[in-house]
Amino acid sequence: MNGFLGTYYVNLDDKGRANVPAKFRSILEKDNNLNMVVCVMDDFLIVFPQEEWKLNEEKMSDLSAFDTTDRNRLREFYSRADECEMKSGKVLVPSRLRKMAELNKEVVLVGMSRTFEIWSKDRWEKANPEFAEN
Amino acid sequence: MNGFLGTYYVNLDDKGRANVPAKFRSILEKDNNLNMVVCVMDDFLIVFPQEEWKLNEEKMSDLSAFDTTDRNRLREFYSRADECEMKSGKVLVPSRLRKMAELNKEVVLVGMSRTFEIWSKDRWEKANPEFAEN
DNA sequence: ACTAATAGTGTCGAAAAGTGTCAGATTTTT
DNA sequence: AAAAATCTGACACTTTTCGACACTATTAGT
Repeated sequence: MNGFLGTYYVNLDDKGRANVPAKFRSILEKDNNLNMVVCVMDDFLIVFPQEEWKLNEEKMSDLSAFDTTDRNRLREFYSRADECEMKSGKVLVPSRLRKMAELNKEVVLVGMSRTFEIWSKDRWEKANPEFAEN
Repeated sequence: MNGFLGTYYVNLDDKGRANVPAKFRSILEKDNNLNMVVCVMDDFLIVFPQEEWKLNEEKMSDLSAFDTTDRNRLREFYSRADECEMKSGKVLVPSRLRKMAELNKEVVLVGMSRTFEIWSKDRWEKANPEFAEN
């Protein structure tokens, strides 16, 4: 309907999986594709549903593989990305990315319409004090 | 019609739902769309009927998800929003937004023509003493 | 190749959050 | 004043979330 919206506090389980909130889940299920690409961005992770990733990739395709600057941007993008899949209503955040984004137990999922982000709770609340609970 | 007008004092029920006053309800029903997007704004919530939300979203459409500044603005917008729907004449205010706007039992609905707002009674009367009862 | 350690997956039950309904109270209309 | 419409609050029910446990797969070391 409106894409990914809102802010959800969730705890990773003992294996680093996040429960996907029902509203997010239904968006992924509607597309009939539970695959995603996760990418480190600054301090947090961006999760692209498969389709959205494809669109982005197309946009990148006009960058030249022979231009150093372009190539650096492409590398920056691809090297920080990884695939993952929603299984049993959960996503396992790839451990390398989990470390890069400093995700511990408490994380925050933030809807961004076509994508959503995963933040460590600490970083999120530092950047957005008005969300801090009590 | 004239859109959402006036001020209504209502109590949330045990699950955080507000009864939608008949006049507001008939506006939503006339559009044949009971979906809304609620968004935290400063101290209160803004409720956008679906159509109205779409218009707002279009205004953001020239922002780039790959520019940090733009992305921050988009995040500010989307992270504070959440969908909700009028069901059985009531709206369930999403719990995180309820907390952020400090809604307890007593709330005030304020018509704003194309949208309406939800205030905690306390904050409303502090900001608008002339409405205080007695 | 075998074993131990680590990483990933499925499932389940209790608790919390969300939903439908309805009878009585209140307000508005006729 | 009676009838109609609306509002209220609670109850029972459904869905979702949470977190742990046990199981499978993969990796690494000997």
